[in-house]
Amino acid sequence: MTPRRTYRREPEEKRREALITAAQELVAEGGPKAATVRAIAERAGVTAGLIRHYFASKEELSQAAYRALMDQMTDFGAHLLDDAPADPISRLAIFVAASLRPPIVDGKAVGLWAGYIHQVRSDPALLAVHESSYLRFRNALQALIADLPRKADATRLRREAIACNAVIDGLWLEGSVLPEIFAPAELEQIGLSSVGAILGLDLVAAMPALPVTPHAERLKDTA
Amino acid sequence: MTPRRTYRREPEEKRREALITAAQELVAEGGPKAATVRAIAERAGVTAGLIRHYFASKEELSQAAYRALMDQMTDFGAHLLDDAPADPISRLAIFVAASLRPPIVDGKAVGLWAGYIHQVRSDPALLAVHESSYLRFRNALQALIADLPRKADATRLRREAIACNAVIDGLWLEGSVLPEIFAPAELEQIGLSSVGAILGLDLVAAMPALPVTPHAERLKDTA
DNA sequence: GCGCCAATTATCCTGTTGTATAAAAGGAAG
DNA sequence: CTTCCTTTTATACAACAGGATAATTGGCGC
Repeated sequence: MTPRRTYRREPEEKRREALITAAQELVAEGGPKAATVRAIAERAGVTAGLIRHYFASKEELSQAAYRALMDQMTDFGAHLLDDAPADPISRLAIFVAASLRPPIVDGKAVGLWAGYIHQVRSDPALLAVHESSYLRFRNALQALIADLPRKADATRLRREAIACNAVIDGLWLEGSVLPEIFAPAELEQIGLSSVGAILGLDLVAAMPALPVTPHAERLKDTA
Repeated sequence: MTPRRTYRREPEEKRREALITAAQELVAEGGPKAATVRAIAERAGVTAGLIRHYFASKEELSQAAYRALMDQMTDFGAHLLDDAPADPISRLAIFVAASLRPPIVDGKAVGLWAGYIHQVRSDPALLAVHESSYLRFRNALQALIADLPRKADATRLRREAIACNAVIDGLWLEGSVLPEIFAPAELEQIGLSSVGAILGLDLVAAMPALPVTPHAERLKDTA
């Protein structure tokens, strides 16, 4: 008669977080199909049945994990500028550069993102999460652009934000998937000069030395 | 005694193509997990066992399907300019605009791409395919940029190609996933003006009316 | 028309998946 | 220390996955 496994009761929030983190890690490491209920449970230090006690289905856990990922990414950008108030141009430069270096540009991060992105098209709930995250990031960018010392009407502002967002997205994607074909700091340089060119100003010159912020360290732990 | 299903023998190449197409369709429609060996076989009009007669494993079929997708995409861009010789600026504008409208910008196409991209990180064979496809597209872009009537050294050329490629990638991705939040033709406009800004010339003005090419129709059928 | 080999089908197999349900035990309240 | 509620474990199950093997049959060479 094998003895029954001992365990500790944990608060609901802690268990949910542990399960979400475990799911994210597994997807990042081995893709969506590596994140089985049993593997997730083992990683989180519980047994498989518990997942269904906190989430109505595995799909619901996946949605929560994707939502958490997108929140982490956008929160990173949002809080980045709290510590570093400066002139509008420098703020924009910091924002762009930070989006193009670790821990944002990172193989595991893009792997995690890729593990969920294919579901976005077929799952309306995930599509809504994706859309709101995309718009949140883009609006943050647009706010930074609007603060620049220039005149620009709403339409132009919107288009510039879409364009700058696209540059960052594209560089993030390829830089994360194919890190070895880019020189160190090359992505940041290209991002700064491109965004600068689109907006008609010199961001490279405006870029100050970026210290490692507490937020960067924090995100690094989870991602 | 149910009678055995009748069948026709087909040349190897035809069967491989049918299986690859079936796999692509299923991934585009319902994600990777919808593309089971049985579903693929049914879509292709054969029974499941035949897959293993043409591919050593299902994974090998997936690799072939991804390779075919990337080839279709890059071939599209490569042959696009065959029919439309013009001045260098117009050629670049046509290339950029065509990359930002259907059938390239398309929900199913991005769904198919997303269905495979997560495997790129964990599968070296797929990573190699991704890298070569990425470089092929970027080099095509760089060649168009090099033909422009300006002076630019190799480093600048490389960086400009990376940047323009990133803009197109980013716009393609978000435009395909979230088509409803962009106005018709807005992506093309933003793409042209952004690439123009990065390169320091006016692509919007240089953009001629783009006729529907035979290649576009051809790709539309498969994708 | 005949034979033969490869293409194709049909069946079986073993593992794994998500989920449902019942039994056990942690731990706060009294 | 006992009670009791809810977290947590344990087990079972039906569905389905990819893969292996054996039995058929299509159609080309002769």
